[in-house]
Amino acid sequence: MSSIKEIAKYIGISPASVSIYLNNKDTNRVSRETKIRIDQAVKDFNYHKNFFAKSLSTHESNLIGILIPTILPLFENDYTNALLAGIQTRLSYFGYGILFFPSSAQSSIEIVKEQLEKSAGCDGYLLFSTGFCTMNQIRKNIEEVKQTKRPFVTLNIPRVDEDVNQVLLEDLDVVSGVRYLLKNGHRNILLLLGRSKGEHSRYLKDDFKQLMEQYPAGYDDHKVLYGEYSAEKSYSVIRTALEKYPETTGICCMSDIMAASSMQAIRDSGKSVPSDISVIGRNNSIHSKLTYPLLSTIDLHMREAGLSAANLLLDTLAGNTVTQKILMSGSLVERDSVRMIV
Amino acid sequence: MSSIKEIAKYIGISPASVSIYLNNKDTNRVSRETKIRIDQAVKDFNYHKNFFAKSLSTHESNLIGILIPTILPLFENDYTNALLAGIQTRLSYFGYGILFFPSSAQSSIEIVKEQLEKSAGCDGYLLFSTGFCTMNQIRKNIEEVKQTKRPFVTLNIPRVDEDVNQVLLEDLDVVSGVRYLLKNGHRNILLLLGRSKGEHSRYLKDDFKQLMEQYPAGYDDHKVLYGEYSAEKSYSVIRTALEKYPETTGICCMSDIMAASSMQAIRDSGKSVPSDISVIGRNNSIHSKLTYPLLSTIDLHMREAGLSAANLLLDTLAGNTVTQKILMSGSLVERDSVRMIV
DNA sequence: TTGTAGGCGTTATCAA
DNA sequence: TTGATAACGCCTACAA
Repeated sequence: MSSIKEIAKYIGISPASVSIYLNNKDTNRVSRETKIRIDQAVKDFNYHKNFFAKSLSTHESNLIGILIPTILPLFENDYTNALLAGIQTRLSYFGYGILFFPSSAQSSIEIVKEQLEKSAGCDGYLLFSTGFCTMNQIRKNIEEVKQTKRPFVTLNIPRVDEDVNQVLLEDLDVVSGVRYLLKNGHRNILLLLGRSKGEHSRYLKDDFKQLMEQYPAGYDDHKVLYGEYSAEKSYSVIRTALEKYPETTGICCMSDIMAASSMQAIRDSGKSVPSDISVIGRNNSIHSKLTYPLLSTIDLHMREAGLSAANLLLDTLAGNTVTQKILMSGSLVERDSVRMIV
Repeated sequence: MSSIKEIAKYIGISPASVSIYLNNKDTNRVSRETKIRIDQAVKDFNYHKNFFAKSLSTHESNLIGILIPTILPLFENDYTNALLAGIQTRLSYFGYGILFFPSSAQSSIEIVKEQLEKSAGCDGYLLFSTGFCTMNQIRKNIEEVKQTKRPFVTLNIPRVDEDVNQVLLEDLDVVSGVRYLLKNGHRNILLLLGRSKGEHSRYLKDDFKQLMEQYPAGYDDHKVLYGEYSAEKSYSVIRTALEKYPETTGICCMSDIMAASSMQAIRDSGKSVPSDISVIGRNNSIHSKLTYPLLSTIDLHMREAGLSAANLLLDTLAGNTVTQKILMSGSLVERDSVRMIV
C-alpha cells in the first residue's frame, strides 16, 4: 500500500508538504509546480489516504455509529428503514458515513455495550430502542453511550429527564387511531399491537384502557391483541377475534402491515371493509396505499424523524451545546377504510 | 481518552503486556496477578480500545464497505433491503461491521470512486449495481474496486468474464413471469418494467420481444411500460394502457409494488383480477401477501442472495482464492392473481 | 516554500 | 513473565 512517505520520497520532497497539499488543494504553502508533481505521483502510485491513520491523528472519523439493540436482522422493518433512510440522506449530504456494528450478545444492554466497544472512534452515535427494551435497559444504554463523551441522539426512545438529545415519536399515535374510530361512532374496537412485552406496549394499553373506559361498552383486556408485526400472525389473531367478538366494528392497528392483514382476515370472515368493520393503520407506509380499500392510517413521519435526528447530531457535532427534545407527532391520513357509524 | 499507555503507567508495567493480555485473556505471557490489576485499571479508567490505532497496526478493520452507486436514499428499496438484511445477518454473525459511505457525486463511477476513497481500509467490499448503471460504468467500477487489492463480491451485476466473485441474479425472472402467463394461455400481455434506461431494462425488453414473437399476437414495443418502481406512476401507466389495449389479459410486473398498483388500476378500470386480467409480480415481497387476490409472483430469493454474497466474501477473506459465480434463480410462487385461459 | 520531528494508540519483535 | 523499541500512516508545530 502506497503511503504519503513513498510519494514524498518519489518526488523528492517531504511528507509534510504532500499532506498539506492533499488536505487543502488551495493551500499556498506548496508551490504550483510541486502540486502538479504530487498529483502525478498520486496517480502513478494509485495512492489512497489511509483512513485509520488519518482518524488516529485527527481524532475524527466522519463516521456515525448506529446503535440498535435488536437480535433481529436489520433492514427488515418498515419503521426502522424509514428512519434510517432519513438519517442516511442527511448524514451523507454532510459527508458522514454510517456504521453498523454487530453483536452476538442477547440482552439489549450487552448488545449496545458491544456495539459501542467495536465502533469506538465514531464521531457520534444514534441510539435506537426497540420493542424489546424495558425502560431500565434503555436508561442503562444511555448511560453507556454517555460514557463515550461523544455526542449522540436517541430515537424511538421515551423521554428521559436528563440532558439528552432526543427525537421523540409521540407514543400515543395508536391511541389517536382509536380516538379517530371513537369519533366516527365506533365503540366495539379491537386494538392490534405488536409485541406484548416491552415498555411501549404497556403504555399503549394503558392509554387505550383509559380511553375506552369513558364509554359504556368499556374496556376489555382480551380485546388487546398482539400480531408481532407479522402478516401471518396478525391474520390469524384477527380471524379468531372476529369469531369471538362478532360485535366488533373497528380495528386499530399498530402497523400498516398488520392492518392490511386484518383486512384480509375480515374479508375471509365474510365481512367487508369499511361497511362492516373499519380499520386504521399506522405509519402511512407504502402498504397503506396498496390495499383495497385504501387504508386510513396515522402518518408517523418516520423519515422526517430520521432527518431531524441527523440534524440534531450534526448540530451537536458542530459545537451546539443546547440539549434538544424534538417531538414528532403523527398526523391522520384519511382514506377509505373507516366509515362513520350513525 | 484513556490509552493503553496510561493504564500501563498506572500499574507500573509496560504497554506491551497490557496489550497482550487484552488481546488474549488466556495468555500465559502475563502473570495471574498482573491480569487482575489490568482488569481493575481498565474499569477504573473506563478504558476502551482505540479502533483506529488497532486497525492501523494490524491492517485489519473487521469492516465491510457497501458500495452502492445510487443518488437515491438508501433503505427505501425492497430489493436492496432484502439483500442488505441477508448480508448484515451473515456478516454480523462473523463479527464484521458494515459501512456505508456517502458521495455527493452524480455519476455512478464517481460515486463508487468517492465511496472507495472514504472507506479505504475496509477489509472487503460488496459492490452493488443499480438500474442507473450501464455495462460500461459497471466495468469501470469493478476496475476501481480491484485496484484496492481487497476482496470483493458483486451483487445485482451482470456476469463479467474476469475472475470476479459474483452473486448473479438470473436476469430473466421477469421473463419467466411472462412465460408463466403464456403457459396459462395469455397472449395479450403488458410488461411493466422499472426504468427505461440502463442495461437491465434493455436485456429484459429483448427477451420479452423474442418470446412474444413466437406467437401470432406478436410483439408490440408500446406494450412495454415503465412504472419507475413507484406505486403512483405504475397506477397511471396501467390505467392508460388498459384503455388503449382493452384486449389485455395479462400484466407481468418487475416488482410486487408495481403489480399491486396495477391491480388497483385494473379494479378502478372496472375489471377484475384474475377473471378479466391476470397479474404477476416479482420478488415475493411482503406486498405480494397483502393484496387481494393474493399476488402470484417470482421469488428472487434476495435475502439468500445477500447471505451468499456475504459467505463468498467471508470465504475470500479467509484465504479462499477460487473465484466463484453463484447463480440465484427465481422460483414461481403461484397464488391467486393468474388464471388459466382455456 | 519546504523540511524536521514528535505524536496519535496499538501491536510486534526481540531482548532481558 | 516482562520491558524497550520500532512500526503502522498521517498530521501539525516549528524551524529553516
